[in-house]
Amino acid sequence: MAGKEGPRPGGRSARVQASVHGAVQALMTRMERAEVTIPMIAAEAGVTPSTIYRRWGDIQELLADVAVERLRPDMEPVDTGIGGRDLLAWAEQYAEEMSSKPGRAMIRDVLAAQDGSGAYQCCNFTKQQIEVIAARAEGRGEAFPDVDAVMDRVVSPIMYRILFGEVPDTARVARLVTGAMELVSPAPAPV
Amino acid sequence: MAGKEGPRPGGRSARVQASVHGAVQALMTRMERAEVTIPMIAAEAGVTPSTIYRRWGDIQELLADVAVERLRPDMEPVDTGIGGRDLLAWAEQYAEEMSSKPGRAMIRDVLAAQDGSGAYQCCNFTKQQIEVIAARAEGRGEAFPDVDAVMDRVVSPIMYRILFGEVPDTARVARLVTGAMELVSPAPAPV
DNA sequence: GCCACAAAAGCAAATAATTTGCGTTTATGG
DNA sequence: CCATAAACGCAAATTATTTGCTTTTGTGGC
Repeated sequence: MAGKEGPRPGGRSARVQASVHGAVQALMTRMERAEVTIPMIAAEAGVTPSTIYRRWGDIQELLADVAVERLRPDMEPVDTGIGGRDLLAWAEQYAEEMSSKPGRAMIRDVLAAQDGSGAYQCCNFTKQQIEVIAARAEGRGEAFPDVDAVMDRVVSPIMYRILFGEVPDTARVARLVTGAMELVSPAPAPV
Repeated sequence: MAGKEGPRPGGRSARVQASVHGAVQALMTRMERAEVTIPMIAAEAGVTPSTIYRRWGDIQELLADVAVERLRPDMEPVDTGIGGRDLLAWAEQYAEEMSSKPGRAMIRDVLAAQDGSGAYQCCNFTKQQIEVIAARAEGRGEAFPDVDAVMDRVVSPIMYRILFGEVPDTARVARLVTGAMELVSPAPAPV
């Protein structure tokens, strides 16, 4: 009954979307976030402002849309041969990218949008990356913590610090990863 | 030489600040966040828009300013007699308040401001609450985890889920608190 | 208490952004 | 190739933001 909700006549053009996204990225490198206006983006993209207003509503939604695209992972986590090492390498890169100036700006843009679906998507990007690492580890017969546990023990603390406090350094990230891995590996006696 | 930087002649009036804050809070209960404009706030507060523009710059900064004030804890964590129970009670209330609609709106407002000092302040509010619980526990001779550990193991996962995914339920919060307390109490053998 | 002064606030004109109605273009299914 | 519905462009109307200037207000010195 349902059938796929195929694009109906006059569907939105991908060209406008692409040029507007490109314009946003170009402008964001040249000026402060607060300086960028929709008329500016429209001029850079070669469209009229009303097109952007009608399609995205306001600049927050547009910036969030662009940020989600840029936060989408473009490659699989590197394979070091050991799950724990994969996770450490991934976490270090994640922390570095997300605490960079553009990284933090993108996160802020995603969270600032009233539509919370962007944040949810970003969370899923992260989960999927961890799932890849977990699946590889299990394929090798290694023990690997639950994805939820990794989110709680590694991802959350990194993100919290980036958003609310000082950016986490390498040593702290390593400690978080070690702590998560100890959930499944023999915990060394602390004495 | 330095001396205290006492307010100089013509210093900013606290009355305007108070009426503008009040106007923001009043309007936020009556309408959607995206509907609230500076001219509206100015009218409600009985000041001119230019006063708000000059003092706060844009609506993001104003909303962040108001949100930080509202996120400031107004009382000490309840004292149940046991540190672990104090932490659980506090965490449950924190999770509930922060995942409520107004709570999430306030967090978003704080994070959306370009001035990151609001987020830093909110983090410190949380730390201070936990420090109170920790100090009480130590005063009783109980073992209690480091504040940083509580931030990583309890606060961060709660906040991450509120911001990026589904809100944490009571059971999850309890599990997080138990996990943090096990850092200092005899961990039960998992068999 | 009064004066001088500097920071805020009010006012209003100028500028810029946002909304909206309407005609035109464009992509899709038949 | 035609019919159609969704986007888009354009331009006028509305609304928000900026800014120069004046007036008010809070503070320290006398």
